[in-house]
Amino acid sequence: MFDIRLLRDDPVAVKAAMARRRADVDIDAVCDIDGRRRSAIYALEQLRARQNKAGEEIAGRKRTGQDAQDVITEMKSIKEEIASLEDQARQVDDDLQAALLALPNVPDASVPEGVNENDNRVERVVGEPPAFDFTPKDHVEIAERLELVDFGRAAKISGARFTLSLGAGALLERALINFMLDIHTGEHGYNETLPPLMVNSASMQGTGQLPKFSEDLFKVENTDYWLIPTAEVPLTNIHRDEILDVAQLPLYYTAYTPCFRSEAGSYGKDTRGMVRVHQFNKVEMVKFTTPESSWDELESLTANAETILRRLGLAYRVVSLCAGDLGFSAAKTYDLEVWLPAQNTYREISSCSNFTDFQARRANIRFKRGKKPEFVHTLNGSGIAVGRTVVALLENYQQEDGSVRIPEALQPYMKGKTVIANQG
RNA sequence: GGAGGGUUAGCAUAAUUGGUAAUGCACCGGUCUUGAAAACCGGCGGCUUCGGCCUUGAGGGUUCGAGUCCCUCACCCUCCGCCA
Repeated sequence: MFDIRLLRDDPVAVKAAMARRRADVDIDAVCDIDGRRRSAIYALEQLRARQNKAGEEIAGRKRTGQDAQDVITEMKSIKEEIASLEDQARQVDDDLQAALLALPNVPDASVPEGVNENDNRVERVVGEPPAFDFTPKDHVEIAERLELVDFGRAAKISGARFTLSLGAGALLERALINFMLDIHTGEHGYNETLPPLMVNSASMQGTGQLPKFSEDLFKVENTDYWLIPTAEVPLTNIHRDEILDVAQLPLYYTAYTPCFRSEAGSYGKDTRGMVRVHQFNKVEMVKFTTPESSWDELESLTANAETILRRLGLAYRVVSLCAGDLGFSAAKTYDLEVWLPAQNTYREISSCSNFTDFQARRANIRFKRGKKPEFVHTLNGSGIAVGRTVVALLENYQQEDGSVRIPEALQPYMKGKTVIANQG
């Protein structure tokens, strides 16, 4: 939720922030609604004060056995006035809420200028892409030849953009999930959770998916349940409408969950394979922090995600999203992009963001250290996308005979296997 | 799915026939003390144009006035049914 005070105090700065994002929003209109709301509420409160005074008068007279009919008659007419003012106030308040919910977060000063992903800034490049003395195959060909994934039958069972992992392919996903969770819980201090995969509308609004982005989500018919597009939603909403003690902060949570995305608007993009699917597995990390520590926490969160890629020996780079490419709720985002030999490029495998107090305002997540409760800062990052990690492993560790080596760190999770070869 | 009971501040508990939310614990500040405890005093939800206004799970309704009466919904507990 956008802080209305920022708007009242410095509308020029807010306009500049929205321009950096290329957000199409009318800040003057929002300021105007805010002004009308405040005067409507003031008028309403004046009337209510009279009504409360009259109520005391009536109660006092009745207690002493006097007649109060004249005051009651007067209050009957005020009642109608109040009702009409209440309607006005409610209308303008709804308008303001809707306007504020539609405003994206303010980008941090360190976020690079730019319009789209071409303007993202490469922060660092880690590891060497592997050199092949043969032409590397893409993950679809590798997976099908090794019978790790059956795309045809997945389409029969469900439809396009679904996967059916089998045998060593299914084991590989399970191994990666356990590998990632063990590192985040054992070494990085995250609390393991297994959250609901369906959440209500209030939770979706709390993290910013609703009301603007419902077309990206799957809704369960005849209910108020939505399938989560990321574990960020249930994890961040763990503390919705709560006041935490400052001593509890920072709080770290991690979870493995399937994620469900409609991928509306991506027709024709990544139609092949398991890079862009309606259901994929992901390990997610979420942090609740004090405002002053959230920027350091973003760096360590990103480092936690990088640890997974390093242990698996995958080459990657870290990019800072430019203002125009930033997600709705984020103040700053680092994407981790893993090297994919068959595409001869880096592809997103993790996204780590600081949402500052934006989600905390929407979800009403506060902490107390003085007299007044303050909003926490929330952060989250993929730690990391499991399906795309499978893609990266298959492509980077493939051998000329079609088999795939298993990185050493993962072997204990793969029943000691060192290589996935054709079982036939 | 059916029946019954419940939801009041961080926690716990009150509120005559409807009359405008009381109290305890915890917590914070102060007095006292070498320090602490105890005791005592004050504070202890949000907003405010500092006049006030709002706050009893959510939203409606009746009423001059609703924690209280009526309706819808959410969640929790007990039992029955169904079920991995």
